[in-house]
Amino acid sequence: MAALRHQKPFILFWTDQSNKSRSLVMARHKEFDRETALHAAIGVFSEHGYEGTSTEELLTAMKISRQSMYDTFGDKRGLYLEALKRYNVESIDKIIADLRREGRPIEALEGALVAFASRPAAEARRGCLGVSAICEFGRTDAEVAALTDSAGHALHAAIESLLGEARRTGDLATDIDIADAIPFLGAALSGMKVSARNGAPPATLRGIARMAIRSLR
Amino acid sequence: MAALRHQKPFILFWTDQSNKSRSLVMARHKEFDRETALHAAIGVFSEHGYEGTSTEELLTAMKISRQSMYDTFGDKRGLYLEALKRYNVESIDKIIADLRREGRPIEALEGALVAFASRPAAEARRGCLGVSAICEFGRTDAEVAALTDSAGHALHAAIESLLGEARRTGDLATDIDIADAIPFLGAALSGMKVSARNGAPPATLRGIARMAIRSLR
DNA sequence: GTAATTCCAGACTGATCGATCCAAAAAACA
DNA sequence: TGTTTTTTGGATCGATCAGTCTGGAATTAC
Repeated sequence: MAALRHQKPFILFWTDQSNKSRSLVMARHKEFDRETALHAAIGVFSEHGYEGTSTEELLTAMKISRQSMYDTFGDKRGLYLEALKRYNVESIDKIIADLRREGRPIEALEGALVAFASRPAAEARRGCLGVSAICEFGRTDAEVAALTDSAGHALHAAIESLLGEARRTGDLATDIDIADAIPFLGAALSGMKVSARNGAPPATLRGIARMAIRSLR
Repeated sequence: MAALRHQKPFILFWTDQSNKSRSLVMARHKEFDRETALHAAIGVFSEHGYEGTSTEELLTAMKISRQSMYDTFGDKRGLYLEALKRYNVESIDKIIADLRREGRPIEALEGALVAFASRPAAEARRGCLGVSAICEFGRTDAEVAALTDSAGHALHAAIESLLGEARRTGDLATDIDIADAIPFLGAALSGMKVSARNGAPPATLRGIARMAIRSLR
């Protein structure tokens, strides 16, 4: 079923920590798709949070055995951290890609937010694992906080670049402090995610996106 | 320690469901303060979510015995629902009270958001139990969703009233659809709560609040 | 004093938790 | 074929979970 994939060196070294022999002459390949399994885990964690998810649920969704999960991801927490990291990276990459679509910076920002608002309802309802992690752990878990910060910095840098360009082209209102606008846009995105999780339809989310962009003009 | 309180009729009837006799002639009064215990539970649930909170943690924070908790709130879920309801009511009441402070509607909105942003960092860091409930349960739990909706409707009604007034006085930009502005302000509030939970200082939150209000002018 | 009720501390239960271990089948490659 | 590794399924572990129960002290009204 799952495509056959060769192990990356990183994985081999990791596995070698628990296995003594390093003779890689003959062995069975990893059969399940690590990416697919990880995305299944992202789905379950997004729906029920870390504490609300049991390993049984994870194994069922990931369609792998107990042993495979522990061999591949270490433990439940290791799986969660990797799922959160992957989710954050993909989520931010998608938004940054949308930000580079349009020519004019403000239009690009609006386009990216509107595109986010227009996601299929089923996907939006599942919620954002990044926001879920913030709400569940706050700043108390150092590793989770580091992942959150890493994603936040990447997003803020992309927005800052665009706002700087908007300032140069005169598209950004002169009385706006970019240092205020950056966290505002981040908060707007978080607010949209919470609203989506609470059942707001795409049309409502698009309205939120347009109102947020309005404050830049 | 805790002030002595007389039981409300509601509590008596509830207790009577489990106890056969209804002779209320002689009995010991409830000793601990129900409100205080509930607020302690709100604090713990806010910090760790529903699934991440154990009954032991709750009892320690509430400073009551196991039996008292089960007698008074039924079970963990009952306690959670009551804590969430209380939190939502008090949270919305506080904001609505702030909304009635200023004379001009837009200034009132800004004042309420800035006041919310200026809460003590310790309180803001603890997070919002309402947002936590949305993230943890989404729309899957009917009773939780009902409590969330109830609070949302009250907030939206208050904002709608103020925006309508702003429209009449000409303080609201004419090209703004109030139906868009209401969920936007709600999302802005949610976004501020997530940002606060993630460690954003009051100054940053105030910047977000001002940017949000900017879009109304 | 007596009955009724609340309080606390702690024992206890059955279920579920995350995690480990084992055995056997399957697959890869020499 | 033989060796090595992955895979699965299930057994099993100790810990913790929510919730119940008991016993005894405290507090109230009669």
